[in-house]
Amino acid sequence: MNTIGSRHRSLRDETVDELRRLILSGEVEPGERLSELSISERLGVSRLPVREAFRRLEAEGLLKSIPRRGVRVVELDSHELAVVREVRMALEVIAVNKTVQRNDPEVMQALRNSLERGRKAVDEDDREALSGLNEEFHELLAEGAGSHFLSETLRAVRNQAHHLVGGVSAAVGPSWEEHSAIIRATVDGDAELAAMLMRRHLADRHAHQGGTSPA
Amino acid sequence: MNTIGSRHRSLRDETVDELRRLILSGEVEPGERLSELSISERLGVSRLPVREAFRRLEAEGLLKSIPRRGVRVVELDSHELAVVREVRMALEVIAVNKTVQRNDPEVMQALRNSLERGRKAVDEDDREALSGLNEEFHELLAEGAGSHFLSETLRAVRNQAHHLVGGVSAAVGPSWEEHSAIIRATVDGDAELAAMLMRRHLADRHAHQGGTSPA
DNA sequence: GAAACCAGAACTGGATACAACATCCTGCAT
DNA sequence: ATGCAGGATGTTGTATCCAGTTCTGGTTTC
Repeated sequence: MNTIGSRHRSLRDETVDELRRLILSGEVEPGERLSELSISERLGVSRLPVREAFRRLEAEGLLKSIPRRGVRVVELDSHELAVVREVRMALEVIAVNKTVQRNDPEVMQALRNSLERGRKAVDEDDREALSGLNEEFHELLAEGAGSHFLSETLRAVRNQAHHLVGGVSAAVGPSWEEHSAIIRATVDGDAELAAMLMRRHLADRHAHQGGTSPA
Repeated sequence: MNTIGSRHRSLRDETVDELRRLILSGEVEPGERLSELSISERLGVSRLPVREAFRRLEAEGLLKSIPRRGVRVVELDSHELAVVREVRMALEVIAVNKTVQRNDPEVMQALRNSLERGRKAVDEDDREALSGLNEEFHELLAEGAGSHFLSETLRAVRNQAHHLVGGVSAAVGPSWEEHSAIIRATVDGDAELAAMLMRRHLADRHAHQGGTSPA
């Protein structure tokens, strides 16, 4: 019962992706202890790729390893959450700035394209397409900065943020408007405006989702 | 006799540290390809810890893995370098802000203590001690923010920055003055000043070290 | 009945052996 | 020289094995 496809990419990478998905989707809960054996059986691979995946996700901050006691899914407290959000905001702003600065024609074309598809999706009230576009949005901006390092770091930070607000949060509805505004500013070359909108965008999301409610 | 003192650390962690040192010190060069076997022989461990270390350092961005062709030490171009520096600056500023904000007595005491030792080291012209203090400086501020996530991310970013300016750069002499100014602002609770000094500090270092020199 | 204790199961950390394959490299034939 | 066959090397993944540690459940003791 091979859970992962038979022969695509390296098993290691598949394992990393699948395990990351399990964590982010909440199928394995924060604080839960993961054993090499159970995961390897669950994913239908041997222990070694699982061990390698553990190291990778440990470095990404999704798992924490305790010597001789294996790994567990991290739980972040509210202070950690605040830091993650602040870091994310800083990095997203850097990304959007760099994107404007580089002004890569290919990226700009992709952004305009995304904008157009967004307009259409709004007209047709295609919520699924919008959800995909929202995913694509941050992906494009990270990539647009032209830095592998920044993309990877941002992905890790986003995963942290996403993880601790409770997995698959559905509140993606009202954000396309903000996204499209940021994209417009970006393709217009107005870095300052784009950065400001990005900051407000992230601040809004935080206010909606996590709040500053320490009981 | 620290918390993890008595029990010897895992071979895996030793391997990660040693391999990281090899990379940052330049003993293995950027672009160089590393084979599991050669590293395992060089470090006197089996291939398994090496493989896990590869995954870890890959996630940290010091190694890049190419399917079926193993890993090689990353080389960053000047654009990547600029991004790394910008990210570092943003994160260091967040760290110093959070440190002031938390105002942890223990951390503040450690900072004051560091300040005092720095003064003494300057008086006695103890360059070695100063070098250690400069290391300690960033370490303390990252830790002071009270976020494991931020410390780890910052360490990775610093390694990137350190790595690509050519390993063991010796130019740590004139920076204690700036460091101590930042510490003073921090213990005084002046986050704005501390952040500003931090920004200038990093900008200065970059101007000194990084020029736009290709080879 | 609850706490302390202890044997054994389960698990991690590490080392090998081995198979399957992809890539690199070398030498031979053209 | 050129190109290619085929071996050498290296990565990737599986399967075992083992030592040491932690966890678990049952038994003994107070």
